[in-house]
Amino acid sequence: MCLGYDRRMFSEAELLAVFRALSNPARRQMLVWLKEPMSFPGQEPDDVEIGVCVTDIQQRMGLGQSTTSQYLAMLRQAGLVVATRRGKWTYYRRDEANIARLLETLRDVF
Amino acid sequence: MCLGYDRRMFSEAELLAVFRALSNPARRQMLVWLKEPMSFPGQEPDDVEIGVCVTDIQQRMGLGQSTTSQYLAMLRQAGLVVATRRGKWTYYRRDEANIARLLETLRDVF
DNA sequence: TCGCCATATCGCGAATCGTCAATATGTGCC
DNA sequence: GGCACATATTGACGATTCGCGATATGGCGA
Repeated sequence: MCLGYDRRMFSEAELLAVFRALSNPARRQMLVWLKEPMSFPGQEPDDVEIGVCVTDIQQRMGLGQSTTSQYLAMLRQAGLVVATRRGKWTYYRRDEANIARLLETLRDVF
Repeated sequence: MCLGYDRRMFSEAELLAVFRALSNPARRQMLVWLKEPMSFPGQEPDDVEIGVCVTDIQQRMGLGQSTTSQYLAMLRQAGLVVATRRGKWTYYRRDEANIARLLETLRDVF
């Protein structure tokens, strides 16, 4: 396959969501830490592909459970992470393709 | 000369200022419009190098004078534009070298 | 069905943002 | 000095964000 990824640029509304999401140090930290799922305490090697669950992220961030959940939802709405429900856990991982597309948009626009 | 530009990465505090500055559509629009100084009504060809004055930016943005001045100050503190006082006017232009350095940091960090 | 656990959503007060009008500062001209 | 103009700073106020605890939802096992 290897179709080559989507080259559409981010819309104004999408850029707004992205910059708002990243204008908070805790949310930026989440995104950076998610580059290395195995660096989270309690992370199982089998789950690396699917991501890290909310509780593990919360533990490492030192934020409340509701705050962690909300911040992850913001990152998801900004298209920076994707969520996968498996059983009673929700795993979050970076959306690498979309992040790459974002960086291209930034280079074109700014 | 051609020394090659500074490759230091943006600090956490600098990134915070950048993302906060860019999380507002009006400030992003300013930065984009400043790529083409001659596109501002009233812009003189002789001033292209030094930038665009606050009043011309304000006219085009349709914002209040104080708001325009504040937003430009935020962009300057974020290292995205530089200000030059000449006579009673203050000219703003993009800091292209620093913006390029920012984009490199973003590629490294995210 | 009843709990239990993981996550999401709601509601709150404190802090910050968005934007303006009013005022202050600085600069050139007479 | 004194005025006019360009810009910066301040004060105000509604809107939004930050982060929390409380509560609701959903999935699993007994």
